[in-house]
Amino acid sequence: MNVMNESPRRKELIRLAAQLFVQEGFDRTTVRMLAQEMGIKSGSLFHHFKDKQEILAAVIEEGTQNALIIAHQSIEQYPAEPEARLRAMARAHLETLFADRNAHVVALFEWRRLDPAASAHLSHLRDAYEALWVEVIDDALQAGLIHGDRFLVSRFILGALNWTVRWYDPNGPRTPDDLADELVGMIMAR
Amino acid sequence: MNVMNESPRRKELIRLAAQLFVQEGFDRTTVRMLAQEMGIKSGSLFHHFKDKQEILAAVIEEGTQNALIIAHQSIEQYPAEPEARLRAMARAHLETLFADRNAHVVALFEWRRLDPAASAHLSHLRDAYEALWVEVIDDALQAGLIHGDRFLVSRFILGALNWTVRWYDPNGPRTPDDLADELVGMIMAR
DNA sequence: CATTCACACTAGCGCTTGCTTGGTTACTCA
DNA sequence: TGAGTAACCAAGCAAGCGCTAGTGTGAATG
Repeated sequence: MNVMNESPRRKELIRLAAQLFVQEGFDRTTVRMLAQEMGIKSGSLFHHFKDKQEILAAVIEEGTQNALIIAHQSIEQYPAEPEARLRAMARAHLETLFADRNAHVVALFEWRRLDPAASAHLSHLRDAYEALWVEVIDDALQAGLIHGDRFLVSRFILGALNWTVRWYDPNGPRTPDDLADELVGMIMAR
Repeated sequence: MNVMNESPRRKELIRLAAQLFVQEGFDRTTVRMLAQEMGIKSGSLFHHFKDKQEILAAVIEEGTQNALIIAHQSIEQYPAEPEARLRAMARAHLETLFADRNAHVVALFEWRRLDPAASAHLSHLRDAYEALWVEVIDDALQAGLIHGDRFLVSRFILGALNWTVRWYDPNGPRTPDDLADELVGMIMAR
C-alpha cells in the first residue's frame, strides 16, 4: 500500500473514482467497477488505497483543497473593495464547482459516507473555506451592500450556489460567471 | 402483495422507512433493518411492497403530494398580492420541508436511486410543484418586487430554501417562518 | 549479479444482500 | 361455522460485496 503518495498515477485514479462516485453514488460503486475503470483488477486496487473509504476521503480532500486555493487567490486581488470581493468569491465558488465538478458533487452529497476519522480531518478544510465566506459577507454587510443576518445570508448564498450542480448545464448559453453575477445582483441593495 | 393500498398500516411503514432512509441513506438501508424497525421479519416486508424500490417511491410520493397541497392552499389565499404570495410560498416550502422532513430529505437526496419508471411518474408531481413557484415569481417580477432572470431567480431561491435541511436546527431560536421572511427580505428591492 | 521495490495478477474467503418459497395465524363476514 | 383473506414467519438461495493471501514481473539500486 501506498499511504501518502501524491504521484500522478494516484491523482488519475482519484479522478476516475470521483467520476464513478458521481455516476453511481458511493455505495453503489463497487471496488470491481472502480478497478475496471482504472484498467486493473480489483485486488490491485488495494495496493493504492487502504480501503474503499480512503478513496472517498481522497476524492473529497482534493476537491476541497482546490476550492480553498482558488478562493484565496480570487479575493486577495481586492483587499479593500467589498463588492468586488463578494463577486470574486461567488465566481470562484462556481468556477471550482464546475471545473472540478465530480469531486465537489461527491463532497456535497457523499460527505456522510465518510467514517468519523476522515470526516473530522476534512471538516477543518471545509470550515476554513466557509470562514472565507463569512469574512467576505461581513465586509459586504458593513459596506451596506447587502442586508440581513450574517449567518443566514451566508447560508442562503452558499445554498443557492451549491444547488446549481443540480440544474446548471455547462453547455448552455450561460457561463458560471453569469450565474455568479446574477446572484450577486439579485441580493444587492440598490 | 398489496399494490395500491392507502391503509394506515402502510402509511406508518412508509414513515418508518423514510426515517431510516434519512439516517442511513437508501443504499445502506437493508430490508432487514427496515423490517426490524417495523417490528416484522424481513420476508413479511414483501407482503406490503413489491420490492425495495417501491418503498422509496412511496416515501417520495407522499412527501411531494403534501408539498403540493400545502403550497396550493397557501397562495390561493392571496390571489392578487404578489408580495404576500411570494412570502406565503416561501413559508409553505419551509413548513412542509420541516413538518415532513424525512420524506423531503429523501426526495431531495435519494431521487437518483429511483428506477426510470418511478422517476418518470414522480417527475410530473415535482414539475407541478415547481410550476407554482415560477408563477409566483413571475408575479413578483412584474410587480417590480424582485429583479433578474425568472429562470435563475427561481432556481436560486429553491436552492437556498432546499439547502436549509443541511444546516437548520428546528430546536434553535428561529422558526421556519423567520427563515422564509429573511430570505424574501434579502432579495426584495427596496 | 543479487536484492529490493512498485505494481499488477489469480483465486477465493467470509459475509451480506434483496428476494422467494411454502406454510401458519388471526380476523372478517356470509 | 366455515370460507376467504390479510398479515405474518422460518428458512434459505443465488448473487454480489469488500478485502486478503500469495505470487509474478520488470525496472531501479547496491
